[in-house]
Amino acid sequence: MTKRDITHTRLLQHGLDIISVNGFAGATLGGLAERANVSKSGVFVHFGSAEALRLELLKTAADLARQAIIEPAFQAPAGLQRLRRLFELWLGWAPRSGLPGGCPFVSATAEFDDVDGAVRDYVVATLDGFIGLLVREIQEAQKLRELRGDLDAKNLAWQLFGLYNTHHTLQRLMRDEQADLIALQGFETLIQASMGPGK
Amino acid sequence: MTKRDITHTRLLQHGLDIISVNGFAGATLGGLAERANVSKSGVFVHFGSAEALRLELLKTAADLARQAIIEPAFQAPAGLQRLRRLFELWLGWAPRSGLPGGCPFVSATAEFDDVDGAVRDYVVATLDGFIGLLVREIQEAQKLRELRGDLDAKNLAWQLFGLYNTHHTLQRLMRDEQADLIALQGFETLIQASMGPGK
DNA sequence: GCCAAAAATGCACGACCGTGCTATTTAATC
DNA sequence: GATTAAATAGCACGGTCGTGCATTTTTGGC
Repeated sequence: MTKRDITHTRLLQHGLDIISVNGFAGATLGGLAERANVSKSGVFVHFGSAEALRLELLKTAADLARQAIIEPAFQAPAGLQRLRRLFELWLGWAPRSGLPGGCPFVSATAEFDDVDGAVRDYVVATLDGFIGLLVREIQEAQKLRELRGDLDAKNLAWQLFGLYNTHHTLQRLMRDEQADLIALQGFETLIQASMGPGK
Repeated sequence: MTKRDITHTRLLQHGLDIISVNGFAGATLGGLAERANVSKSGVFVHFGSAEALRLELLKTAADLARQAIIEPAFQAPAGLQRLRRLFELWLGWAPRSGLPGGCPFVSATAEFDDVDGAVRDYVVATLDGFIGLLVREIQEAQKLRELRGDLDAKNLAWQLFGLYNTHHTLQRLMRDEQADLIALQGFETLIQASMGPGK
């Protein structure tokens, strides 16, 4: 591992901290340089542009999320068990991965949903991929007769996305101690409504 | 209505447009000045500081939301009917109020959830008030035996908050034409699960 | 229509933004 | 350990940020 990679990795880590607390708009070259005790041009040469820095930070966040959520969840058996594990690991993955603030993808979604560009495209693709993962697991659970066959998998997946946002807002904005409880109960409510004998 | 108020109102309207598309970080004095064809110092003297501008924009957004959601919804009879009306009017209230982009409160939540200050406090208070409104309506529906008496009103209210976020992301980030459909179906799913005979 | 008050402008300021280029330091290779 | 290449620092640039103040324009009351 060359010197370059070491510094590069350290810059990315500090950059993620900034994004987690201050969002992507707060991830500036100068600010990152100061926090990492590097010169501003030193940071610049590592990424080529501010836009590239933000994009790379987002990709790093996606890697972190994969490690924190998807990889461990896939040790559970396919179907409802894995779906539940995915949801549980989804909640609070950011602090569990060492980030000091909120989820970078929640920030990115809000900041770029009306701003075209490479960052937006990457957010869309990543979210699309993750929702697709949930959908496939729901469909697997349907095949296994753990969930009703007539329900809309995409629908349920996006309900879970909503619950994730609920949890995030309760946790970080409202500082509500019941955040975990409400999100997990919400999950069970949805699953209960999706079991039973079918219509 | 004095000249000052006229300009002030115009500035707020343009400011809301900026926030809706670029978030609060994008609402700068210079940018607002250019858009409104006013000098930068002209904008400054109207608000006193950039922080005050953002706070006032947020309050204006809250007023807009009240007019677009709460006022019309309260013409429906209390209980489940009013709750459904509240939810329906909640979805897409921003474009319906003339805003060109997303919901200012979604932006504010993401941008300020880890940043202390007056803006954060106002977001917390406003969201708290709105959730409280939902909770009271749910409880009213419980009294009227439209919803099960044993369910947790706060829980359901936050489920609806999640659905609102789902709708917002589907609409603006994913540009999914099924956004309305999925959100409304989600509402009915939750209500169905909250009716029935009680445990 | 005049005149005081109000509103908006012009200009300047220090700070920070992103981006280049050159110089210097540091690391890897023989 | 000397040499070469890689990595970082220093510095300068135009642009925008928020903020102040003096000046000019506009407005409203008489």
